[in-house]
Parts: sequence; C-alpha cells; structure tokens
Amino acid sequence: MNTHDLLTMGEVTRRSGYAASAVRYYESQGLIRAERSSGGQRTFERSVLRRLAFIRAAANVGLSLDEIRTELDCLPGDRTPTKADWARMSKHWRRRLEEQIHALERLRDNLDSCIGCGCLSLQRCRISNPGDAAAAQSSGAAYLPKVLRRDPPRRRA
Amino acid sequence: MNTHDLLTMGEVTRRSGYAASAVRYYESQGLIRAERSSGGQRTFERSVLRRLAFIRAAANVGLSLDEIRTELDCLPGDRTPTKADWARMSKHWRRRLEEQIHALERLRDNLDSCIGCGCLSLQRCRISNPGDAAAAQSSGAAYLPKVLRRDPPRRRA
DNA sequence: CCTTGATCTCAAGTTCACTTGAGGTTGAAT
DNA sequence: ATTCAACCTCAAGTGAACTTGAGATCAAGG
Repeated sequence: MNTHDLLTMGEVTRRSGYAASAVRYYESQGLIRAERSSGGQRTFERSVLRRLAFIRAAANVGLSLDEIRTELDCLPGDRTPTKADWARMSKHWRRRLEEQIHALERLRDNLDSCIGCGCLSLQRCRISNPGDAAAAQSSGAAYLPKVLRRDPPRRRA
Repeated sequence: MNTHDLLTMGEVTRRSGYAASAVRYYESQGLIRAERSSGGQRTFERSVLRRLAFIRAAANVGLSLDEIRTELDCLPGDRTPTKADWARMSKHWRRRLEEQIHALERLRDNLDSCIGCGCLSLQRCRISNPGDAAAAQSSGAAYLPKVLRRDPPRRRA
C-alpha cells in the first residue's frame, strides 16, 4: 500500500487501534515522533507501532503519560531498540507490576480476614481504616502500600 | 469533644484523612449522608468513617465513584451494616481483585517471555501489540484481559 | 458582647487524556 | 481535470474527581 516502510496516519490508526486524535496528541506530547510529507501529512516509522503498543500496555497497568514518556525516553526513538534497551525497561516494569500485584493480594487477604474473622468492623480493619481507632496519630497511618495509595492525607491535583 | 456520637466536619476530616471539600463532594454525590445542626452545619454519624474508609480502599483498587456508589447502596447507610451486608460486598471485591491480580500476572509473564526469549520484537508480542502482525483482523484482537484493557479500538470519554 | 476559628454555599478552576468540530488542504484514482 | 476520502490545524469541549476562592454564618471561649 505504501512505498518503503513509512506508515500513513490511516495505517497507524488501523494497526495500533488508537484514534488519529490520540496519535496526534501523543505526538504533541512527545511520546512518538512523526516525519512530514511534502504536503504536510504525517509519516511514521514502523517503530511508532511498537511505541504505541507500549503506550497502551503501560497505560493499562496504570502509568500516566508522564511516566510513560520517561520510560520511552530511555529508548532510542529513531534507532530500533536493542535487546538491552528493552531489558532495561522491562526491569522497571516488572517491579511496578510486582508491587501492584502484591498490593492487591494484600488487600484481598485483608478483606478476607475482615469478613472471615467476624470482626468485620472496619473500625479495626487495616485496609479501609487509616484513622478511626488511631485518630490521634499524625495523619492516619499509611496502611496501603504506596503503589495503591491515592492521597491519604492530602496532595494530588 | 462532642456530645453523644455525632461527628463534626473537622473530626471527620481529621479521622478520615479526606479534605472537607472531598467530604462535601461525596455527600453531594450521595456516597455519604450528613445531618444538619440547627445552624446548618453538618453532623455525621460514626458510620460515615467506615464509608469513607471504604471509599478510599475501593478507589485505591480502581473503582470509580459510580461503582463505589453502587456498592455502597447495598449497605444500609443508617443502620450499622450486618455481617451479611459486608460479606455480600466482599464477594464483589474479591472477584474484582482476583481479576486485577491475574491480569497483572499475565502481563508480567508475557513481558518476561518477550525479553526472555530474545524475540523482543514487540511486533509479535501479545502484551503490547494488538494489531501489527494481525493488522488485517477486525479491530486488533483484545489480548489484554478486560479489567486492564483501556479502549482497544475506540470508546471511552 | 466580641473575637476567632470552623463551616457554609456556590460558582468557577484544575488536571488528565483525549475527542469533537469547523474550516481548509492533499493525494490517489477516474 | 475532477472528485472525494484522508489529512491537516487550532480552539474548545468532555468527564472524573476534586480544589479553590469569595463572601457570609456559626459556635465557643474570654
């Protein structure tokens, strides 16, 4: 359909599953790069598909575009990433995934014990009650692992 | 500090860790209830702390306020929840958590095999590439479990 | 009574991650 | 040469989940 191996917007949207607007947005945010044809239309290197796929996977595990950019910045961007490039990144990922998994498991187990033991009073339950019984403490101690914690005392837009 | 066991806004914010604005917002959204004093200030039943704690925990595992409301609607709201109430809810939760955990594990394992096998070409990798090699297919098959999938072909605000 | 800190309401602003729309160009096929 | 889908840009809108700010009121101690 196309000459050498530059992709058109249409091809990218079809093969990545992303909407054109999203692809443009990612370009504007510096997550992917695009050349331009004589007439000003975008042309993409094939590697952009890899990047988009990565973006989706990363977004799916909860990374923000900002974090994703950081990760992607470690990749060459033009040059095809080497094994070492990916390996380095995957280390980050694995850690992130592991943390998230463990956090969820802890949550699940605590939930079980909450119901199972019959205490069921979330007043004493560590999952959900950062401050009731321990109200006097500084800020409601952080019971949840930080990967899962979303703004215990304050912070976050 | 207070009479019987009605809580003031200040006590709720201190003990829940939530900002007053958030507490008001949750009330406006029907996630929690508040009585009013003669002068129009909010008074909360103690059970609101439980609810807020639950809201935090649920939000932490990725539920939207809408979903959380649905869950909370199963609880009495005024009456102290019974063991059965909690047990019913925890079933939902457990499923949700399990799904999320499994999804992450699959992702992690796929990532490993990507790097491990040396193929490292995300062109063939199922985690990240929903459509490259399989471009001809309908919409880029859904490789990720749906709990983790965020809008493969289209959709979503 | 007065002051001071805690609350109140209501409208508007914020961030993230995109989408939508208007109005205009490109480029491949006929 | 014409046509028409595919692109383009840029500004504005969306939804979720809150926060901020202004201006006013409440409640409790001195």
